[in-house]
Amino acid sequence: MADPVTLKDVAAAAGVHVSTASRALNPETRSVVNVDTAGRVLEVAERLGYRPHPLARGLRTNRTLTIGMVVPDLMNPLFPPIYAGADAVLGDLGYSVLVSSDDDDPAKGRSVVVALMERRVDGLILANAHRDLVIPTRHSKVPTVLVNRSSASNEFPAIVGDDHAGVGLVVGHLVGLGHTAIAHVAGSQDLSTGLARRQAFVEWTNREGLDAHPELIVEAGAFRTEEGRAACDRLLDSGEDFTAIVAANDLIALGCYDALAQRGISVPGDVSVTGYNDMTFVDRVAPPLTTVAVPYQEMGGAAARQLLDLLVGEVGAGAPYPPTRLAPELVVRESTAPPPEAKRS
Amino acid sequence: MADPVTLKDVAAAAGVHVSTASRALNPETRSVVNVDTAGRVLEVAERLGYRPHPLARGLRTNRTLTIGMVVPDLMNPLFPPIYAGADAVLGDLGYSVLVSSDDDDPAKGRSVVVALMERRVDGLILANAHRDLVIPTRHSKVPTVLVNRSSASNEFPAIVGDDHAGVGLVVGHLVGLGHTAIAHVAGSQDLSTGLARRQAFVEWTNREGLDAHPELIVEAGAFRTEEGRAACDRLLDSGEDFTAIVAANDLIALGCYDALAQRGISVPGDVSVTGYNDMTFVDRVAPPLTTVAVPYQEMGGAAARQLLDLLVGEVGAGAPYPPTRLAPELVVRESTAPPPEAKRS
DNA sequence: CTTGGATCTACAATCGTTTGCAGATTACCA
DNA sequence: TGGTAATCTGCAAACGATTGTAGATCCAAG
Repeated sequence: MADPVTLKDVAAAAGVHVSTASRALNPETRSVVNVDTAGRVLEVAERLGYRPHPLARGLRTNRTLTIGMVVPDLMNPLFPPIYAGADAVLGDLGYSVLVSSDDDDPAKGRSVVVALMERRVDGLILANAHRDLVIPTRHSKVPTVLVNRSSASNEFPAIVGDDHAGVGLVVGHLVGLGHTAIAHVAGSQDLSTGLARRQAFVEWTNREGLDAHPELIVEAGAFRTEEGRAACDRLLDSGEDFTAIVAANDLIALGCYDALAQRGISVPGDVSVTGYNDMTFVDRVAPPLTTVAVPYQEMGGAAARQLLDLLVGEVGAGAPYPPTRLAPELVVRESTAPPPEAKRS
Repeated sequence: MADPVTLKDVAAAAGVHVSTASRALNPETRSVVNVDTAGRVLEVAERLGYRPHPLARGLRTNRTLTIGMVVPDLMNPLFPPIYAGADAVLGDLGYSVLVSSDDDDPAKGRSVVVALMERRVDGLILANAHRDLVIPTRHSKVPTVLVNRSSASNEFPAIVGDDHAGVGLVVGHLVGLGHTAIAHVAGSQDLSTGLARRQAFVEWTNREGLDAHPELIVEAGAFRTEEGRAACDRLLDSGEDFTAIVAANDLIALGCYDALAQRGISVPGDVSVTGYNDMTFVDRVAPPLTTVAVPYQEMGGAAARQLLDLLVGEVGAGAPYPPTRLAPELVVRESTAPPPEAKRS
């Protein structure tokens, strides 16, 4: 009962028309109303605890102050920081962020996007992009930015990690330890991260003058432990010689741990392993994983700021947007060591 | 341009008044309109791809189809499953869930709750309750349920884990292994979980006939690794003899790992350690942690259903609600073993 | 005294729905 | 055939804000 204090109430209590009250309350239009009428309205509004009704306001202004965000899976510890980063900057400006998961299924991804659009979100932050991202039609009008993963078309601004640099860090680290035969367990190639890390791997190994024949690269179907284990098994079965594995992410690295352990190959005694992402707790597995830390929270924040630019700016005329890349950091732990003197048998 | 197809458009295209169209579209009122007029309207709406404007609808009906959820920290892997569980059941009914974090700060908690209320959420799911939970005034009208943690007052329905049973499982497990001197590193006592687990610990050890003198119980200030480590240090410094530690949650258990490791005490060789929650990756730490799995996802789902009941039901007349407790499950791993023959020196 | 321009405020339409009510049409029965 | 009930549909008023436009007031200048 005490709650619904409406603009009309404020106007009445201040002895002015509701439109005047509205203008007085809005900083943009406040100048048009007499300064002490405005003061009175402000004071009354404060006293009554007036809060504008977001639906009424949104209906009129056609803005909801809501941003939609879609992630592949909130339970993957990668994404909460992205959300948190975005929410922090958007929250300060009065926006709320509505998250949805799509389980990395493009079809479901499209349907949650339309659901979000039907809710009339003012903008979209997509952390679920596949390389061949396609957005439901009539979407064109909702400002959108990509985060963590970019799409092939560069159709939207994207904030991602600098995978090329990150892979450079681990390759450099391994080479520095003396490794010359390095394998790569790649991730999904229809995700920009999986593709970029693989490309970076071949480029850096070439640049280091290593003999990176293609047999040293295997592909895990997805960024998951089980797939990583299977891929690593194939690598081991191939009979190739190597003393280090660069895994496309931490989960795949853990899969490698499993595959190696089962064959009695010790990490890092026989083979060094590196991950990517520095997920929570990979500092506590055995052995603690050498990996690459990606500033996910800043990434979310940067995406939010980028989106805000789009929101104020004019309709960014579809110009291709080259992705913005955030610098990662090498985290050396105990899963990497110099290669053994003798080759594995 | 193609997007904003309004009810008026549908009505015009179907040759009826907008009010008729509205009634035809709403299953509740459809019976009142002629069956083939209704059919025509439905067909036209489908063809034009009509989508009701949620703000307009909400403004009129005074419902937003939005549920607010507040968690202490989304980056704690406990909470995403709760969210996912709730979102799954609510999403099916057209609700969206808006999450906020309060960093376990009651003051911030209150402010995010009012923010949510100002957004006119239809209901609240609070996963952040402290025992002395107080809700901002005029809140009374927003249906609310607690999840994971209950409050002392039982003022709202709460869906929580059965901590008493869970602690019973680990104590039983340890006793079964032959332990007779068991210590407890408790969590925050102003959280229902911390308190309940501690109480359950004394009750079960008594029931097992163990000599549980109070010195065997120490308190970690918070459910965090660092606090767990510090508390465990105090326990070790006290000179008490024990062969097992029941930690109030997994993070505290990991803190115990650290404290024990530093003194060269082996787990589980010298001391067994148990956790609580079965967080992601505690199966991969060294040694893999024996813990209690709590069905967080179901918990979120149950909370959502409970809330839905509140939403349809009348104003649940403040009757005290005894918490609903979900059964946990013991997960035995390698951090527990029979006690050493000789006592620790 | 009138006119013109500044300043301010009020009126009213609008955003897209839902919904009480009244009017219209049809049909049925006496 | 006339009356009445049953069925349907349209009118218009909300919901709570924003905003273009017109009118009121005041003062100064002609």
